[in-house]
Amino acid sequence: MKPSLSSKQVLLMDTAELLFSQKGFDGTSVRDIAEAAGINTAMISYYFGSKEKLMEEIFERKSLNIKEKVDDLLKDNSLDPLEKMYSLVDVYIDGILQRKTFHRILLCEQIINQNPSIIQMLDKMKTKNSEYINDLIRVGQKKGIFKKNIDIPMMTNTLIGTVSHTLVNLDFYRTYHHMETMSDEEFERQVRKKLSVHIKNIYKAILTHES
Amino acid sequence: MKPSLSSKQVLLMDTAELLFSQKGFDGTSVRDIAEAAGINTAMISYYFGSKEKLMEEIFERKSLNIKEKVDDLLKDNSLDPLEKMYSLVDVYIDGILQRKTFHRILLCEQIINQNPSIIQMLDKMKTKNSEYINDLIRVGQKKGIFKKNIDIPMMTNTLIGTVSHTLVNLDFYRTYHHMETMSDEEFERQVRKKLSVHIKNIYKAILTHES
Amino acid sequence: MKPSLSSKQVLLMDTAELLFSQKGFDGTSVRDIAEAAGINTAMISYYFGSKEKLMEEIFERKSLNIKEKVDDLLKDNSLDPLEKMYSLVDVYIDGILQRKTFHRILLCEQIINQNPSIIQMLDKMKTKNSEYINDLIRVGQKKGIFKKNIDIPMMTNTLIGTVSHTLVNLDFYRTYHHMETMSDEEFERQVRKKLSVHIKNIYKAILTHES
Amino acid sequence: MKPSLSSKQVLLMDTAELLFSQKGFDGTSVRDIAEAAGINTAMISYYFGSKEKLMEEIFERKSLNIKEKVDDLLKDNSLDPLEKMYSLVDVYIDGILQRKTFHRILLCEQIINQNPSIIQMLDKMKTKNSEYINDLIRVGQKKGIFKKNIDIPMMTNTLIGTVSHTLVNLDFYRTYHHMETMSDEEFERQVRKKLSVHIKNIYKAILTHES
DNA sequence: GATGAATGAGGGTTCATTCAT
DNA sequence: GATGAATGAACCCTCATTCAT
Repeated sequence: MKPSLSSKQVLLMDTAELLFSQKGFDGTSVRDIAEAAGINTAMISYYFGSKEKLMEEIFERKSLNIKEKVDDLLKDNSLDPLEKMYSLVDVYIDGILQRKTFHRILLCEQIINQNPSIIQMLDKMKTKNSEYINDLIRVGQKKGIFKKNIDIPMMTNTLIGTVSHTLVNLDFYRTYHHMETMSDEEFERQVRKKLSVHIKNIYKAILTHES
Repeated sequence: MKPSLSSKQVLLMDTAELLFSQKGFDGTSVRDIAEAAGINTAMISYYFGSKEKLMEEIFERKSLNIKEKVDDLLKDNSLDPLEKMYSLVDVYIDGILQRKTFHRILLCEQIINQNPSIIQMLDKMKTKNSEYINDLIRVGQKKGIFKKNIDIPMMTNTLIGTVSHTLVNLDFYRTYHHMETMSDEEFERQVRKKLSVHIKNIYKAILTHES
Repeated sequence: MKPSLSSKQVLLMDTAELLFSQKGFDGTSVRDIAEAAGINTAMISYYFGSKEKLMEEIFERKSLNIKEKVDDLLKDNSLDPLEKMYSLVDVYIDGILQRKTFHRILLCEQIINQNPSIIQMLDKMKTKNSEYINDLIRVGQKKGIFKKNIDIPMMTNTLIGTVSHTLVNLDFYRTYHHMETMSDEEFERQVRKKLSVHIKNIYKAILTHES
Repeated sequence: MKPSLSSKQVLLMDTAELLFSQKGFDGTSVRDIAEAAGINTAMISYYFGSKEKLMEEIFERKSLNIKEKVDDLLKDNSLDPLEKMYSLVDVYIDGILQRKTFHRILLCEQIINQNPSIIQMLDKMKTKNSEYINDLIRVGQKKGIFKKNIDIPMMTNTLIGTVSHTLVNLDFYRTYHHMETMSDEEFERQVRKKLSVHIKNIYKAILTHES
């Protein structure tokens, strides 16, 4: 069991998360973080051991684990397989949009991070989440509702890729649709809805025999 | 007209592109680049002015401009609107996969880069490419083949997002499908095909009234 | 109120002052200074922010302010105007000779320095000191002891110029007058006396109606 | 006999002289000079051997040699000793004001320059010029017109020091006397006249028994 | 004779981290 | 437990000069 974090540690992690998401890991100095948090620079090494370990801590805290959700869905008899997939789509959309800041870090660090413990953490997460989705899809296939030969990673790529690319280009999306005057909250709600409908349509088209 | 690049300049740009894609811009030092290229460190400033300008040069060289392709498609009478969109999908897939290294840089720098001239370059590209796609879709709408109310940026997000996320998780995809023994070329050909079919299916489902 | 300087800061400033006076600002590297002081190179940026700011600090510390002295002289009823000017001459001579090292820097940087905050500092000093001398001279003029139409900046140019040029050519002066065997202290005392008598004679001739 | 200089060499020397006088020797890069002159950077090493040798060349070209003038004065029977000294004063004032740019360099390099050949050049010049002045003064002393015990270097210090300090503070002098609207030429003419009268007064007071 | 390309050395500064307190 | 001072390493860049042409 992890020891609980002090308020200064949480503040440092929140500050670091924001700065990492804006300037990248290498583009953010521990001084930047400490100054923005109003905390002594030495505290980062002191609390977390190193800048790298601070990043690991952030990853551990924010990793999206869908296990519980999928377990619930598998047991739930009130939903048909497609509805279960829809529910999973929303879990991902919400999970990413609620972790906007962290997800931006994730998108970069997936590519450039050399930290072995983060690489491993991400690999494990990908594998597990694929398995869970696999479980969910197989049920639909057994019931004859879903097609055979579903390329699960490709489904996931479309789901996460679409949400990620939307997230990265949020400003462009807002400008394109002339939603600049809208409140941030309202804008985000609409994007969330748009994404949900859009991806569910895609999933329906790909998973089912409908057409 | 740009002056043509010397072989050393090209070598530096290629080396820098690779290292930036692996370690990020801030994670790559000019010494790293120069050493990997076997060229004196000072040459980077000498040739490009600065590390930042080197990055800009890489961006300018590798920016994907779809204008010509779209122009050709608009004039082409032998293809129906959906086939034209299919062709555009392949342009994007090929463009990204052929620029794998650069596209990894793009994915990161879109998020963390502060360089104004790169930000501007990307913004202009996004706007233009959206316009071109818009032109293509409107033709299909006028002909009654495409639905009204297509969210073009969302379509693009799915196209680019899916390809990007696939690219970033190529290794995972290979392992998942047990394609490790396959040659790199063959694997890439298959991924390319998979992506093409997958996204075209999506585009068909979203754009047309079929179902 | 300025925070008091640590011993290392003082050591760095003293070392820098000496090296700047010998090799100029641009001819002295921060590594030179740090090595000569036996202190880590990074400390210069750490303590002063930059090499330039270190220079500014030196200027602030050593700026010659004659305000107090002039105020005292103005109030002093025991001295006639010429004696007051004599006293001011000695203030300048002593001020410069006691700051030999710094004054050599000043002579160069007045010409080549581009640092705006130093330029401003010097301008302010020149203006103020001119005003003080002006006050002193006007009293003598009102009493009819000094001539009208005294060109105050020209008087100052002769005072400071003579002392400066003597300072720069100290070695030549010593050799010329065969004072090489004299102790440094004794030589300086004699130079000081020579300068004092020499300039007072000049001031007397220029200021009064005597001849 | 020196080989005559090509027009490019002269241009480089003039450009270097100006830049050295503004930014100092170490503050001016060969690139600065070459670019300002519109000549290839390599030409400085090519023509002069090095940046240092270029500086030496400038010093040789601009050194003020008063030998001829003093010889003429010694022979001239139409002038009394004081008039001869007056004439010498004007030689110095004109020599310095006509070499304003170079003299600014001289003032700095006298202090910080480490170049042995320049140090030697300056030392020789100082010694010679002192001898010439000495010759001139001894004539006046023999005739009983000048005082005994004249401190010749100190006289020179006042002469050169006053002119130098005036030169360095030209702008301040102009502002102080509200001569900003005057043309540069007219201002310089007035300063020259002021200096001439001022220093001649001083010389008269110091050299003669008048009072 | 003249030059653009190229270089090793060194410039000032910032970095993440450590250590004495 | 917490911190300000301090550090060696590395950062990007510019320097004067050289060399092949």
